[in-house]
Formats: sequence, C-alpha cells, structure tokens
Amino acid sequence: MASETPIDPPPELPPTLLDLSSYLLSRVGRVARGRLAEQLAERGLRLWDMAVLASLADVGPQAQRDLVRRLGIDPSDLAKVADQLAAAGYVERARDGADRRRVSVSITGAGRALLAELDAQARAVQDEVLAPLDAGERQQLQSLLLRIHRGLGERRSGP
Amino acid sequence: MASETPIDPPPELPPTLLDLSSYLLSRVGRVARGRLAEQLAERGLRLWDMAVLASLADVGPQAQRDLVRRLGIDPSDLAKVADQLAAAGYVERARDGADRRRVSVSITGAGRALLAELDAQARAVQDEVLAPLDAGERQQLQSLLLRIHRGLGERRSGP
DNA sequence: AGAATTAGTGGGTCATGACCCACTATAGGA
DNA sequence: TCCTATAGTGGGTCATGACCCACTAATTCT
Repeated sequence: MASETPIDPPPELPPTLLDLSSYLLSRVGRVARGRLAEQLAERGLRLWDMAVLASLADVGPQAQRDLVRRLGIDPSDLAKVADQLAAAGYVERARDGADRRRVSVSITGAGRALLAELDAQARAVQDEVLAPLDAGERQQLQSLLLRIHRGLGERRSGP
Repeated sequence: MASETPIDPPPELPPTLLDLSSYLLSRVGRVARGRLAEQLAERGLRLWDMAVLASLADVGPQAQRDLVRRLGIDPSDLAKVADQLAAAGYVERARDGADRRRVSVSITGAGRALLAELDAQARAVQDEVLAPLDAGERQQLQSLLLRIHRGLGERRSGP
C-alpha cells in the first residue's frame, strides 16, 4: 500500500458515542474536573477545599454541619478538610457559644486571598477548555448547565 | 423560635462555584457519567465495554491496537475488556492473516443488539439529566459540547 | 437526673480506574 | 540470520474518593 499514515491520524471517537450528550458531558466534564483538580493539586489542595472556602466566603461563617448539608460532603471528610485548611491558616474554627457542640468555621483573610487566586486559576482553566466558544456561547453553555444542575436530584457524591 | 425548618431547606451551592462553568461541567458531567455507568453496571459492563462496542459497530472490525489508539485505552486494559466481551459472545477475535501479531476484533449480532439496548438506555438517562431543557436547547448543548470536545488536547484518560 | 439526640473526629475500608512491567509471538529490516 | 520493533496479555501497583463505625462532648427532652 501507498503511504500508511506517516505519523498518527486523528483518531476520532465513534459517532455512536459522540451523538450522546450524556457521554460528551461525562467526558468533557471529566477533563474539566481533571484540569481543575490539577491546578489545586499544585498547592496541595483538592476540590473539596475550594468548595469549602467558596461556601464560607459566599454565605459566611458556618458550623460544619451546615457545610455538610450544603456541599453534600461526608462529615468525617469535612473534618479532615477543615483540619487541613485551619492548619494552613485559611480558616478558623471556634466553638459556637450558643451550642458548644458546634464548631463554627470562618474564612480568614489568607483564605479569601487564596480563594481569589483559585477562582482566577479556575477561570483560566475554563478559558482553556471553552476555547472553541465565543463569549456568547459560553454564556449560553453556562446557563444551560446551570439549569441542568438545578434539575438534578442531587444524590450525594463528589464536590 | 417559631418553626425551625421542619424538614430541610434547599441547600444551594455557593455562587462562587456555580458561576464557574468548569465546575458545573465537572459536576454535571460526573452525574451523567455516574448514571450511565450505573446502567451498564446492572449488566456487569463498564463504560469501556460500550466504547469498544460502539467503535466496532461504527468503524468496523479493528485490531486491538486500533481500538487502543482510537479510544485512548490502555492496551492491557483493552485486552481484559475484549476478553470479557468475547466470553459473553458480543465480539469475536481472530488472528489477522496478514499480520499474525494482530488480533482483529469484530462485533457479533448479539453485540450489535446489546449496543442498541445500551444506546437506548443511555438516551433514557440523557432524557433524565437534560430534563430541564427543551429539544432545541438540547441540540444547542450537544453542539457546544461537541465543539468543546473536539478542541480538547485529549491527553489520555477515561472512556 | 437520666435518656435520647446531635456535632464533630479519628481511623479505618472498599471500589474504582489508570497505569506499568515483564513476557510471548510475530514481523521487518540489516 | 540476528536484532529491533510491534501486538497482545497477565498480573500486578497506586492514588483516589466515597463511605462507614465507634467514640466523645454537648444539648435537649421527659
């Protein structure tokens, strides 16, 4: 035969899969997640850390049980995350005066600064992933995703 | 105090996260993946199995090395998947006459039938996940996702 | 006061998925 | 005919993430 692919041909996925939005969603989502996690990992953080910081920054100091409910994280796992964040000075924990069982977690200045950086990085990653889309399309995507997200039954799972 | 949340209030995720398309993508994608995998698991299958079947059905019989390239699966893992599929009668393997190192894999009738069912199930899952969107919006999403997907560097990873 | 409930923690397990190494068989040069 | 490269396989490892149980401390109900 003539020239059998000098280097490598573009190996396309089978249409049967590409036609499945759920498949694309799963695949693209995995990449997004992966790159996001990758960024965080460079600082020794995980997605949960960012989620916790974001929650604290957005809705204010909360007891761990509130974070557990809001984020759907396992209480035991949250304890570990909070521990790490506290050790690094990104959050502070204090016994709740009213109910001394509770530990109220609040974000520190350093925490806010970190979150800002993480957010910036996340947006950079996003620009990378969404590169083929123009601003309007990104907006469209965001809105579609948001609606899908709100529609999900939210059986607990990942960050 | 009056009535302190009889059951549970809707615990919204922090806006900082919800504003991140990459985050939504990761989260929604994970759910899509999870539900898809769930369906397959009921038959003792994984995403890779479906990917392999789809590839065989779409592009015809191939050597394992081609599947490896196309799907980005690890050769060793593919060997196991192919093994399982062959044992169940969904694919057939035959030494390539021209190059006897190669094992040409082809889908059987049973394999096609299975794939059709899987595809149907996948679409059902999809309907569930994309419930909040109308037909036009789904089409829009599909096209956006497809473009994103094509734009990805495709560093190897999952099915 | 005593019992039952809730918040948080520590210390694990378990399933998953990607990846890697060593090895055999075959092919294709030099 | 060696010698190197390629195809496939078997048998693992390793990191990850979700989850669970037992336990303490504090609260609330009766």
